[in-house]
Amino acid sequence: MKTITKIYKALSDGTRLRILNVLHDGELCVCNIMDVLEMGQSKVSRHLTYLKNAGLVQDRRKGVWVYYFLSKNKSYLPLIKCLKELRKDVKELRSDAKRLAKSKVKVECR
Amino acid sequence: MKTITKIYKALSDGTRLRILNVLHDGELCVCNIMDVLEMGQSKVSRHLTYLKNAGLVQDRRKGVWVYYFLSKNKSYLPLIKCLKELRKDVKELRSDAKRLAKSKVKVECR
DNA sequence: TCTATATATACGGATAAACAGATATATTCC
DNA sequence: GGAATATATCTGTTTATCCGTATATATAGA
Repeated sequence: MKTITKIYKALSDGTRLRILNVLHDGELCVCNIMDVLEMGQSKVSRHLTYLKNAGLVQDRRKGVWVYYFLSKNKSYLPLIKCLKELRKDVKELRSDAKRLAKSKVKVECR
Repeated sequence: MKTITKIYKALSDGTRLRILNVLHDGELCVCNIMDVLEMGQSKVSRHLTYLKNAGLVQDRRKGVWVYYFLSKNKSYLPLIKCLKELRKDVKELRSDAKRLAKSKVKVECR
């Protein structure tokens, strides 16, 4: 039961839904997320840790950067599908996705 | 966004998941839920109000009794489906369902 | 080893949730 | 209208969550 409520708790915060939303199109490092969502470092890192503890995201380090991506564990698929549906309805998530698309250009040129 | 996080918040508590679980098989009045889940009246009522505010359940009064049932709003269907899946994995939800099946006899004979 | 950058965590304050117990409201029956 | 029952709400307390700032850790390169 605790495992389940942990997952729903992870989904019950706007910041974390926004993070999951931008991870939908592929992995991002912490500073990418900070840029796209216009949030401070500790806030982003804290929520990523939360999502990781709930099992919703995983990470891999590459040099100084830590890249986060949606969990590949299949048991989360239905939830993640629900989230993708959300994007259609929630204006904030749509505009985050747009901002991500723009910033990708910069990121890839680094 | 607030609507969404409200729904997930509603799902992020063990008591509320247990309530939704027993409502899966049909409507119940508050005292039925109290009996099945072995909880105090104010606790059950409080959480039902919470679920109602989030839109996950609806109620109808019949005399002194207030019956609660899962929302018939179609937009909640995917979530409710996810919940039904949960029952398979979570021991506590399975045993609540059993206790409900037993108590139904009593309830129907009233 | 020293420095710069990226990320994680600790701390303290503000706000929201959860709980049990007490009280209020609503309905039915006499 | 008064009593009995079902349900909802209020109260005070405890616990969890969120945030920004400050600090700690990790890695790469000079």
